[in-house]
Amino acid sequence: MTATEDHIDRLPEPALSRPTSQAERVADLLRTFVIDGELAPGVRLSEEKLSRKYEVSRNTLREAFRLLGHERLLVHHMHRGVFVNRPTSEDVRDLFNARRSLELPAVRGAATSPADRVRAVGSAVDEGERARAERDWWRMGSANMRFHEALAALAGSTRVNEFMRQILAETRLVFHVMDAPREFHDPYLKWNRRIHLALAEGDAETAAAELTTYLDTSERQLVTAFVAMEEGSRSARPPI
Amino acid sequence: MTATEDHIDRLPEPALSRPTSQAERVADLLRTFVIDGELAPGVRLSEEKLSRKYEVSRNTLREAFRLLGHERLLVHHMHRGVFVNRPTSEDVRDLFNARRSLELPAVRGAATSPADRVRAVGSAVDEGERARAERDWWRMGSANMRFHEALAALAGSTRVNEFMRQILAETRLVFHVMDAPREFHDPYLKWNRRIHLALAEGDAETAAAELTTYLDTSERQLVTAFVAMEEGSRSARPPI
DNA sequence: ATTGTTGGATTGTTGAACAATACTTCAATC
DNA sequence: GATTGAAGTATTGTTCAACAATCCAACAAT
Repeated sequence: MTATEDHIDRLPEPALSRPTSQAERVADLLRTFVIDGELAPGVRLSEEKLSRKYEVSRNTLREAFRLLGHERLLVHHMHRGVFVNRPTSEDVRDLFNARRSLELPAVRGAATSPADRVRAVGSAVDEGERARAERDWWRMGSANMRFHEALAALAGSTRVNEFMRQILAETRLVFHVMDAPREFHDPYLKWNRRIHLALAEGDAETAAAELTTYLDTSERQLVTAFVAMEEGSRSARPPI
Repeated sequence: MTATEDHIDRLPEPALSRPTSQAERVADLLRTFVIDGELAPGVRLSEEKLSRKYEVSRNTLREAFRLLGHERLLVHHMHRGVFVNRPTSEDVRDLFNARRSLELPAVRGAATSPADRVRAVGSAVDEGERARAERDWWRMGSANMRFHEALAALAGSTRVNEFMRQILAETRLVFHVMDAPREFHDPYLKWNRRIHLALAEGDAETAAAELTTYLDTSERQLVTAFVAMEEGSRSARPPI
């Protein structure tokens, strides 16, 4: 009796993926579409067409919309429908401010965080370099996201991790508004490597300094490109 | 022509509160109930009863559930329903880690943030002291939350602000699990005052140091109380 | 060119229906 | 006596059809 109980206690934690609802499945699907850019920013998602295509009722589809709306991947306009979020230059600034708030203190406190979390940062860099070698630009971008996710994870809060994932997902939308996945990610790989190196050597301040300039230049680059684009397409595109 | 256009440009931004959907209204209602403790942690929210009580269909109610589930105020169990989230001691730790990540760097960077944001911190303290004078313990708790919200807002990111609001809303649940609104908030008022004073004087490091000890002691106090409670009610309460 | 008006399309919301699942109860078994 | 097994019940998961509310585009009127 007690023997079996002990065995049960030793069993792996409830890592068994719980059965997910239809709404969550559809939300997962749409999320990847949005993040991967298959659904471009600004596109409207018709309830009727999507419910027919994915064979779910309009009601469950709407549940999925609510989930993704809360993640800022979709925006809901009353009586007009849901659209893939199209970030503005103001959003870009806010996103980078949020990243500064999350990533910099996490890096500064890296000395007190477990070694495997620092290793996770390193493996993200490795993955990025592998992707670069294979000229897989999209995977390179994903690895870059993973890198910054790993940086925020140094803080050790699951809630912060989730928030960071959202921030990065929304950042991907920024890259989709202007489409330049390769040119924007390429020069940052070496930077990531340097940041990880400093972290591994326990020099958190250097890592933080590098990260600061990284974020600053990246933001400046994006914002200028964005503002130019916004000027160009003023009233050219429909003002969703 | 151009004259009228100019006038229009000068008009206040679209601060006009958009018409909200039924689902959002219900979500707002339920949110206040959960935060105010009228719906205790662990309570199950019956779709049938709630839809009848608030005169909305089950479908729109479920949309509201999705919204609140994403805010971690409700938890959704497949085929079992939604429950008011009941945080564990592990959640308490995670919440405080998240707050450390958000509040401390915001305070440290207070020198570069606008003066009105620092004033907002001060007015939250004022409000807390007024509430204390009137022995309105609940409002005192709210003011304390506002205080920390204002601290995080020093960072100047709307996304961080919203995240912080969620974190604090969830923290209220922690206070509801054990119910001691007065004793827990009372000693912290003086602390808040000191933190704001240091901020107003431009001494960000002192403010950060005070905040650190504040968070540490608050967390320790809550966690110990929590663990004791969890030990006591092991398998007494149904393991939702 | 601006301002009404109208009709069509889409969303917002409802109510009922049925399927799928979890919980409860109670009998059967070791 | 505790565990297992088998209904039965209650609740959620999901769909569907319907209608109201609203937006939008096209056209008419000024």
